[in-house]
Amino acid sequence: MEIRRKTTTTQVVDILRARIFSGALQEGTQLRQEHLATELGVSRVPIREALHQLEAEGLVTMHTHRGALVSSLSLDELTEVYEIRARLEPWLLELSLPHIDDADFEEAELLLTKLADEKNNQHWTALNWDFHAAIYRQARRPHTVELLRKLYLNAYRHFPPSIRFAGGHAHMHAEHRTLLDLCRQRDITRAKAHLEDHILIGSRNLIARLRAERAEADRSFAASA
Amino acid sequence: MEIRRKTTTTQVVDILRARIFSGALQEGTQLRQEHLATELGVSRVPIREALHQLEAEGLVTMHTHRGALVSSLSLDELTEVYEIRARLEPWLLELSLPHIDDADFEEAELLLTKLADEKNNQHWTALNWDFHAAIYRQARRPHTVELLRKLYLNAYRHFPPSIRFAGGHAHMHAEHRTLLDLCRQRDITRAKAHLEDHILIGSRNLIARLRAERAEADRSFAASA
DNA sequence: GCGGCACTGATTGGATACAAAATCCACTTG
DNA sequence: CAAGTGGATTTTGTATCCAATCAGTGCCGC
Repeated sequence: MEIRRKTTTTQVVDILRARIFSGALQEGTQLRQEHLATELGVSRVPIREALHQLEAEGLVTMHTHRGALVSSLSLDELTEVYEIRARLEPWLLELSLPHIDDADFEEAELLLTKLADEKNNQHWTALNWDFHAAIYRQARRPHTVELLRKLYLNAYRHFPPSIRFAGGHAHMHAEHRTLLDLCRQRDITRAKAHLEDHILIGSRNLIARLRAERAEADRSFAASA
Repeated sequence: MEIRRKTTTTQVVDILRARIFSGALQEGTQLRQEHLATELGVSRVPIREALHQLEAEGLVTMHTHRGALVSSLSLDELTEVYEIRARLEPWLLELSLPHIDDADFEEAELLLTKLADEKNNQHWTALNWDFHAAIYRQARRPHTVELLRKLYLNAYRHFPPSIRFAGGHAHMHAEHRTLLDLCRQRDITRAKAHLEDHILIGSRNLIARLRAERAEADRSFAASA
């Protein structure tokens, strides 16, 4: 197996990525090289290498000679991400479902119960994806799943907890429960349809709330200017 | 509009990316920092920043303390890329087709004629994507198209011209011609099916040839060892 | 012969210092 | 008050030094 010894740069990348995904660094936050360097106790060289890497990952945008910002996706971009997920994930489920065995279902159940009483937003987000990924595993498309994971995480960080859970944990859990039950019944057609709705309808609610929140922010910005 | 003044790092990224896509730098090639620095007349810092960026883009893999290599996709990864394209591109076409107007068709025709007598592989690859992108434009999913473009380019560089055109330019052109004609007839169903076949069947041929070539390379490597 | 072992040379990874370029902002000046 | 000026700040790039690591080499004992 591939063993990658940790260099300072990769550690910086991991730290910053975790902070961005966790919301500790919100979109639009300035990332000053000197500040990060002193805070993390390293020189500016690995910081700069890390920023370039994160830029290529889409988590950071660099404006030459003006610094790096935590990037933010437009509402259009977010919409497209969810449309892509809605196109690919039901397809993965269709490929996977015939080969899912009891062990896979056990794992999915376990993740579902963990998800039910997970209050930490960051953990919840990761667990939520793990649940999805678990039922796609038997599709044997690891790189496709990995691509979707990145899209999922990069989209989700834009929704503050207030928006993310506006529908209530209970409703979320019910949807997952239904999905898993349909899988257990090997009802491919309905499982696919339910998953597609889960993604699309859920995203529409999220994005509508985010649109309202951003409009509100713009108004108060205009008022203060 | 956003004007990005060119920093040395971004120029290095552009140069290396172009070389990788063009095949001037083939998969597995070692990228030595000092060598690149002296060749391009810059210091090692921007080289390293560029390498980290290209690594995040998936064009380069860095092995700590051993240097960077031009990355290569496995046959499985290539297969998955084409499956993703086959899932998303017909869908984009479906969204786009009802809104395609004469100007769009004109542009597609122009690209098709350019494609017909383009012998330069690099240009052909770019033009080929431009043709695809042109018929997806009215889907108004620019970020999705951009994602697919990256996947397309990153996959295509793995096929040497001998493989890429093994089916003959004429056959390629005929397929594109048929696709465009189906679009002109607004026959969404058949256009989608044709596009999906174009992607999937084409990829199967390419990948089968690449598998044979890699197996051959492995054999001769084993023989020489 | 053959598997370890230390030494060596080359390369990457990182720190530091400094210079150059570009942005921002406050201030002056006409 | 518009326009431009100049300095402070930050990023960008270079140069230099050093540590860590890896690949290869040859020696050694068996």
